[in-house]
Amino acid sequence: MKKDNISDAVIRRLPRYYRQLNELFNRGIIRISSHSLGEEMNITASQIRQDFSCFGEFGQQGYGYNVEELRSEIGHILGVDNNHHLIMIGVGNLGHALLQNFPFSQTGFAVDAAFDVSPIVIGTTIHGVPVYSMNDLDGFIREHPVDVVVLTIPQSIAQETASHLISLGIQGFWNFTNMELNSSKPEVKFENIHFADSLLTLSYRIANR
Amino acid sequence: MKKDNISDAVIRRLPRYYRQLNELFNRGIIRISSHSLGEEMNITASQIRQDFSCFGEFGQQGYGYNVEELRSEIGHILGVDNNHHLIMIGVGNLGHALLQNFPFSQTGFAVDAAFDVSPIVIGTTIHGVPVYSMNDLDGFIREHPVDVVVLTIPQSIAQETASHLISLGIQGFWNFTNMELNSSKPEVKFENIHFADSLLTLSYRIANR
DNA sequence: TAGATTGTTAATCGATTAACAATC
DNA sequence: TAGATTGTTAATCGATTAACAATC
Repeated sequence: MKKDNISDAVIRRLPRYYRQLNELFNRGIIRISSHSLGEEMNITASQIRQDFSCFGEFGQQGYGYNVEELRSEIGHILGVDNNHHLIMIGVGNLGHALLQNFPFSQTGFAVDAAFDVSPIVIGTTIHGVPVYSMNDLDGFIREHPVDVVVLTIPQSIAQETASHLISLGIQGFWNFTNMELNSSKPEVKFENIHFADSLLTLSYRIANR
Repeated sequence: MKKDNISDAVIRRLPRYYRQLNELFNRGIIRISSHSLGEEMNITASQIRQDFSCFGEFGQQGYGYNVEELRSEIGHILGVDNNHHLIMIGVGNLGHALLQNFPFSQTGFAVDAAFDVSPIVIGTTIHGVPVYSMNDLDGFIREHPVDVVVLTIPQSIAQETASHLISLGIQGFWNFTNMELNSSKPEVKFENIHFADSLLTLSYRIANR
């Protein structure tokens, strides 16, 4: 039975399911049971069925799940067919790396523009994405739909930039500043990539083996 | 009372505590109670005290915690004073970005070398780190202590590279390949930065607001 | 001392796992 | 049909929160 409140733990497993199902699909696998999927992913069959049942009934008794269908259902739940629009602020090394290597379109995002203060990058095009001056940012946002802003900027200007963007109506942030950002508006979502937290976790685990 | 089995949830909170305590320290704050720390971090005071009590008794009744002392205790638990040694494999855009911007030393890691197949980068030095040919990798590992390998390489060679490194004795991986890597040896630790999973999580949350 | 706050035990809450009737 | 596997309910487990005696 569909659930209203999906826990964070379930949400964080969805991309993993999606990844695994894509792989199964590419391997040409047609159907899979919760049991075999669980074996591949180190998750119990019970949990898999519980997770899916939050969103609907995607399987068939005695058969299991059709890989292609389940993959597209989970993709749909994740919003990969929503054609979300994204811009990037801060085109340093990391911004560059993301623009050139990250498969935004496979994730359902169109990267419409990037912004920076450096004259060296302003006016260039990186992997098809035009880089504009920060001066053009407000105007761009007023004239284009923007669902997510990627923050690849220095910590020192992170919170003020975010606050300004929120005042312009931005509600989604992919935050690479390794800094906690806040908003009083609950509809504003921050997804953080905390490199340092991640490496420190690894440090802990090798130090306490 | 010290605990033996620390849950993953607790471990993942440790870097956040460490980050917050560093900030408090830099702001010149001398002491803090679990209650105020909780307010700043959106964590209950109970949970903070429970978390710390897994590792020892760092506070004082009626006083709270000394910021500098607690910060150094948590840093110690995380292993930031262990002088871990790290090398990077794959010096593309992302590897470059990490070498140039990520504060490895603040996290307790010395970056001793980087390796790549491209003649363009081999022989160069990036932010003080020498880049060697992949041909020199095995020799380097035999002659130097290496605690962690950063994998910033293409997915297609990720698992085989990891397996080879494990056979050479490597037990810690910081994995940027957006791919699940596995080892049969339980002492081998993988810490993953899954960019795509992260962005898909955000996609879900803006799609289901 | 009186007030504050810890460390820890007990209670609650939520997430995971097990079990099983329904059914393909 | 018989076997397999789902979706869901119930049981278990673990993590979070509340309460409080100890004590600085």
